[in-house]
Amino acid sequence: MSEQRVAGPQLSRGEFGLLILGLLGRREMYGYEIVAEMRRSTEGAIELPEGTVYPALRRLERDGLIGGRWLEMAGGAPRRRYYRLTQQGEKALALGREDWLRFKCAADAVLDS
Amino acid sequence: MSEQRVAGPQLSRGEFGLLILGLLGRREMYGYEIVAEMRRSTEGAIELPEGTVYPALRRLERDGLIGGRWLEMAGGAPRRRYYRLTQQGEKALALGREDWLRFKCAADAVLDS
DNA sequence: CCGGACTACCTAGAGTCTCTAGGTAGTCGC
DNA sequence: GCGACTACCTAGAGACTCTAGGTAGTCCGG
Repeated sequence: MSEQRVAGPQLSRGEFGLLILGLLGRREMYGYEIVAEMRRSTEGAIELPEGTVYPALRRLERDGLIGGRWLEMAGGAPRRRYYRLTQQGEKALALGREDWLRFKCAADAVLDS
Repeated sequence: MSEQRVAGPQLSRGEFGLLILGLLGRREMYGYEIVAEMRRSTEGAIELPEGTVYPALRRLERDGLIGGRWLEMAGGAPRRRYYRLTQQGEKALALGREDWLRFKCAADAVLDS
């Protein structure tokens, strides 16, 4: 059982995957909601385009970190695909938080001076 | 005079470019030294391979953020290409620091909970 | 009733960046 | 001679982001 990370050990790529996991760690959400919640949660600082989110969700699901299910909406509203963390996803999120902490301190050390 | 950033507005890519600018903001350095100094400065948390650093330096120079010059070493030691920030590079570093701060807070807001 | 705005999903393709895995070339110590 | 070290470099694979679209339905105003 290898430790599964969202990004490389250095967070240089795939950070957004980790941020999406972060949101899904709070509650089940669907793609369009993630876009809005990311904007709201970060006060507009992080603005994920849909063209970033949907492919990212597919990757995360493909890698077994999240699971999705379709929900039909009442009143002819568009159906939604809700995602939640899998057990693997929970672990990946925990690891990702550690990586983020490490990376953050390291980058601060380089940029603060 | 448009504001020139190292990465996109969201730091999703090109973070390493910013970190390299951060080091060069301290003093003139050459590529091989940057690898070592990044490792030292971050206590091993950020390990840039040479294959990442040299192309990044070329990009930064191409974009006018840093300037390089060759220095012949005494005693037949390999010559070094020393880089320092240009004026544009100074501005980009200042902007990058702001971006980093914003991004850091935003990511913390998403990941802390 | 038409146009615009909104919810929700999706994709292709271009552009970028990182990293692996090499290569060159010289010095030094054993 | 061989390995380790300093320094530089590159090609190519792989990964991710984002632009610019598209589908399809609802709802509202004029």
